[in-house]
Amino acid sequence: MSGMKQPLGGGSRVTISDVAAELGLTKGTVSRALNDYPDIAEATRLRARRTAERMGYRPLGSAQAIRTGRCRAIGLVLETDEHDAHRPFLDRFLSGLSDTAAAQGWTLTVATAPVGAARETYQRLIDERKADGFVLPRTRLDDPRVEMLRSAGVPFVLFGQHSTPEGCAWFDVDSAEAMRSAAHLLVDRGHERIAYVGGNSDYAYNGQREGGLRAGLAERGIDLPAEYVKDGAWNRALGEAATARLLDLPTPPTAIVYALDRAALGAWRPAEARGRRVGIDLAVIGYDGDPEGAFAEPPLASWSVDWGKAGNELCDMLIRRIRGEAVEDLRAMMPATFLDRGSASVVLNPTSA
Amino acid sequence: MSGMKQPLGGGSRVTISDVAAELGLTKGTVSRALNDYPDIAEATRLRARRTAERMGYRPLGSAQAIRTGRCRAIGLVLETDEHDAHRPFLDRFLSGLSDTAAAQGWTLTVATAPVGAARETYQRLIDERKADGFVLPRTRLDDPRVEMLRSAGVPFVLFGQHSTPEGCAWFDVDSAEAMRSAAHLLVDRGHERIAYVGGNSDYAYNGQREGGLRAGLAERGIDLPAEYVKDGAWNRALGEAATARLLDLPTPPTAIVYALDRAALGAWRPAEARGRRVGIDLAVIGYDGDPEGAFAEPPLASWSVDWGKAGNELCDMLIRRIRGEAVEDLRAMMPATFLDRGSASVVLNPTSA
DNA sequence: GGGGTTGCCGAAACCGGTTTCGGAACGCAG
DNA sequence: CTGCGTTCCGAAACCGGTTTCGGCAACCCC
Repeated sequence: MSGMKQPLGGGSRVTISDVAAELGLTKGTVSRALNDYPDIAEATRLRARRTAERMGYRPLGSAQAIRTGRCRAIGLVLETDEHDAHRPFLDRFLSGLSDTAAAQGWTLTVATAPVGAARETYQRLIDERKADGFVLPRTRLDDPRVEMLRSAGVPFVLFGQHSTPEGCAWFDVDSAEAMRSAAHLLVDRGHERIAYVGGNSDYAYNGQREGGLRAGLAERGIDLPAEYVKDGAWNRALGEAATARLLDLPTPPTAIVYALDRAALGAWRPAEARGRRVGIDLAVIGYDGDPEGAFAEPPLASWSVDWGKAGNELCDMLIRRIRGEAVEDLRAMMPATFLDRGSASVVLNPTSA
Repeated sequence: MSGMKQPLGGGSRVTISDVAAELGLTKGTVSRALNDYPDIAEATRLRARRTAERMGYRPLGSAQAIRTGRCRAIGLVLETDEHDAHRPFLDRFLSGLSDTAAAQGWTLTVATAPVGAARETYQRLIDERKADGFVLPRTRLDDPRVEMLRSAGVPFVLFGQHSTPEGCAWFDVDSAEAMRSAAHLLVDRGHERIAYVGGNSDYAYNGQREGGLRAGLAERGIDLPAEYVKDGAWNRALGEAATARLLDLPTPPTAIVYALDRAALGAWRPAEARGRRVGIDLAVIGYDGDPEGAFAEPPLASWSVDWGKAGNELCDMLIRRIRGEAVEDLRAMMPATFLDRGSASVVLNPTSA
């Protein structure tokens, strides 16, 4: 009897006592059975599990939280203000986090805060036990959140890297390797004058991407001179300015690699204004896989990051961290995928140098 | 003594018993004092409130939830798959929801689900009491979520309108009024041949925008013939196709109004391919205020929606709904703001007709 | 056959709050 | 002084789980 599942919202839920009564056991025993305690007979465990399933029993998160101290929720605090940020991928990222969380019976608590005042938001979430740990998106090299959470003993996982990663679990996309490949690819297509336009140097990715490009060029015997490096271009307007300065050099580059698609999309206008054509006599490679790049003419070559998978991994790592795994075992890199589109298909013959 | 605030995560939290001990009262009394029960002396109430504040007491959400049945969290289930959707504005929307929630001591629980299988996700969130109610983003005219939650007696607020709004609280942007204004504006600039490219007719906005445009034109004595109406253009590629068909008509329009910026951005290519120039001899107006529109050449005129404010309002309405206010009092419209940019500044002289 | 394990479960405390109930202290009219 | 109604707080139950502790029964070994 009472075998029906609950009709979504309706009155009385199925509690653990109901299950216990149905089984003729006490709720303590049922609890231990469902939580795989070793002092429960295998037969009883199975019987309890099946009956709970049949009755549609779902433990009340808040009730277990009060005793266990865990609410089985991961926290994500998004910093506002930086309206240049993760916007186009946020939904994928959230899906990745949420799906992996759901698969393990966890949920996702999201909050937002102005860039400076994130501390109070974390504090509140922790005090009220709305989250057992946090994913820190867009970690900066010098990020106050890290010290804050580290000293508080709250579990967290970084997305991106920090200047002092001791005691931190982190996940990152290997953009250095991506840039290294980009360098090889351009050189193999005949380029020798290759420039780099960086993004915000508060973030580790900036140095990684420049370093990766430089390393890849060096492996092919090509130098990256200082005048070929522009920095701080983290939106289209700044990308246009940086591109203009590069193209106005006495010996302008034949290829430009950008740390960000948003900046790379700023290549078209200054190029056209100077009689250069992207994809014909100016190679452009971006990074991020921004969907907008597909609509450029020619389409923007870029490195696409699987934000959903990143969310999956980060969530998984965070839950493992919360369960006590050592941070040293919780560090991983994910490769980016090259989108070899028109803007990069400029092949120079050896004599054009 | 013990006047220090808790250092974020550290060991023992301040519980209500601690506060009670400090005051020489019982925890029941303190609880009633903090929750404004009428049988507590005003002096006691104040004393309790101040001591709690001083000691940094923050009630444990899970603990109150178990007795009150409220976890003070609003739920948001994002449907994946529809990758054409709210992407660029999601962060603003989340900020709006989260900020208003936080201001009232609530939090935001986010989950994702494939379009069809949202039911289980809602079910789980309700069963585990991870949310007291839901904001339904992107409500479709015939939306199974509505019937599901309505029959289950779970509080919710629609963003967008539903075919049968009885018993629903809803919030919407007045896009009909926006389109009406767009019609007036175009007619006042000399246009008489004005076309409309709609989006996904599963949503109420589609009919509202077409209806608004039609009404605005009618008020100026202008008809919207059937061949000037294309539908189902909810991304750039589809926008390009619809534009091409309109421009290939024997008597092509001089202005096109799009239900969505994403489609409107598809006007440029087919126009240029036919010797027409947006902003010169073809007026284009979109809707959404997509940031990408600012980078078009000329920039795309559009209607911008304040997603942050929408989030604020929706959260506020939902909390009031959860607290028991009648749905009839929880319905509101918000105007959109016109971004009068280059693509709409086509002024025709009367003789050109 | 007695004593010590071992396996398995019941009983009850506990977590941190909320809510009900009852009664002490006080004021006031008769 | 008595009787009655308020005001205000203490005591304890309660919410739905988890966890500790103790004990009964069966088994094992000598």
